[in-house]
Amino acid sequence: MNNRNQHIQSFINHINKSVTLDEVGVEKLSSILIFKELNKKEFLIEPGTNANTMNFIVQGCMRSYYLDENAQEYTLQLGIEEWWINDLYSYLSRKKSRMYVQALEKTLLIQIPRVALEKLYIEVPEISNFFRKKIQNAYVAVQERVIDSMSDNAYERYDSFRKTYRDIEQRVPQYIIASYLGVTPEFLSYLRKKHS
Amino acid sequence: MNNRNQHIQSFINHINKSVTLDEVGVEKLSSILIFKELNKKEFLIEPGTNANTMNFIVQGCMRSYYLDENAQEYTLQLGIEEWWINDLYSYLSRKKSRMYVQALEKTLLIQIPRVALEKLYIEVPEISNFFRKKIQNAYVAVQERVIDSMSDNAYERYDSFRKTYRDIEQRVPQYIIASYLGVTPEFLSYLRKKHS
DNA sequence: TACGCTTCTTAAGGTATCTTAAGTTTTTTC
DNA sequence: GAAAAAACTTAAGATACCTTAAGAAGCGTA
Repeated sequence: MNNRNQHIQSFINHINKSVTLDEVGVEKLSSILIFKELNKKEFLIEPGTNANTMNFIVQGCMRSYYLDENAQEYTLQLGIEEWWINDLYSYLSRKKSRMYVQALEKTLLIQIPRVALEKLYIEVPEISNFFRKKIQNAYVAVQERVIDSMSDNAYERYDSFRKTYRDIEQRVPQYIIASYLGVTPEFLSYLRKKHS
Repeated sequence: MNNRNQHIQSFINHINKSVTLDEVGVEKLSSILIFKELNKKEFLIEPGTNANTMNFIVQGCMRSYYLDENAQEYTLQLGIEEWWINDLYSYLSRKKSRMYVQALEKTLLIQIPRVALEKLYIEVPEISNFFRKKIQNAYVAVQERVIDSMSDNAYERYDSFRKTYRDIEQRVPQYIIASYLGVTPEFLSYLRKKHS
C-alpha cells in the first residue's frame, strides 16, 4: 500500500503544526510507528489491560468511557481524524486501565509504543515537547469539564459540546453524547426538542 | 531560626516517601528551596499572573478556585500540611493563570522555582520522577472528579469528600466545601441536617 | 425486502437541587 | 467586649433532571 506513506506524511504534518521536526526527527519518528485497524465496536483498551501506546486516529471515530457497578457508562473522551485517544492514566502510570477505549466506526490508528517513544524523547527533544503539550492540554480539558459541570446546566453543556465537537456530533449516537454530558438520553432528547 | 532546617528535613522526608534521594540529591534540592509566608486570605496566584513555582504547604491551609462572570466561585483544590498546591496549568504551560490560589489560614510554604527545578531534573532524575508522579496524580484526581460529578449525587460527593479530606473539613468554611462539591451552601446545610 | 435490534422520542410523575429571603450563630475587628 | 462582618440555617416555592414505560424510527443482516 502506498496509502501507508500518505498517512505517515499527514501524521508528520500534524506533529509539525505544534513543533518543528528536522529530517532526522521525521525519519526516526516514522520508523517506530505502527498501524492498527479496529472494527466498529472493537476495543483498543479494556479494564485490566495496559495502555502502552499513544494512539492517533488516521480514519474513524473512537471513544473512551468508564463503566460503573450499575452498568452506567460515562464517556470521557471522543475523537475523530487527527485526534489522539488513550487512557492517559494507564499510559503514564503503567497501571492497569479501568476504562474502555472503543471504536465507534471502523477505525485506522497510528500507534507509538511507549518504550520506543521514550527513547526518542532523548534523541529528539521536539517530540518530547509535543507530547508534553498534549498531556498539558488533556489536563486542562478535564479541569475545564469539572468547572463546566458545576457552572453550566445540561443545555449549556450540550451547546458548547456542539461547538467544540462540531464534526463529531453527527457521527456519534445521541446516547453517547448524553453519557458525555452526564444526563439521560431521554433528557437530552427533551432538551433538543425544546430548543429546536 | 532552626525551624527552617526542621521544615526542610520534613520536606525531604515527604519526598522520600515516593522516591529515594541520595545525599547529593538532598543537598541540591535543599539549596533551591524558598520559604514564603502568606497571611489569611492572601493570594499566592491571581488571574493574569504566572505560576512559576511548585508549592508545598509546611503549615496552614490553601485553596485554588475559579471565579466566573457571575462572581460564582468554583473550588478546584484544597490543601493542608504536606500537600502541594498550584495552578498546574499555568505552571506547566507558562501561560497566565485564570485562577486564584489563596491562603485560608496563615500559611507557610516551601517553594521550588521552575527554572532551578528543571535544571535539577537533569542532574537528579529521582526528582523528575517525583514530580512526574505528582502531575499524573493530579490528572487522575481531576478525571475522577468528572466521573463523580456525573455518577454521584451531592450527598455521596460530600460523604466521599469527608473521607478523602478528613483533616481538611474542620478547617474550611462550609461555603467553600459547597463550592468544591458544586452545590449551594444552603443545600449543603440541608443535606447535613437531613443525614445527621 | 423484511425482520430484529438498536437508538430516539414522548409523556407522566417523582426527586434533587436552586432561589430567595429572613433569622441565627460564629468570627473578626477595633 | 461590643459592634460589624462573615458564615450558617431554615423554609417555601420554583426548576432541572430522572425514572419508567411505551411506541416510533433507523439500521444491519439474512
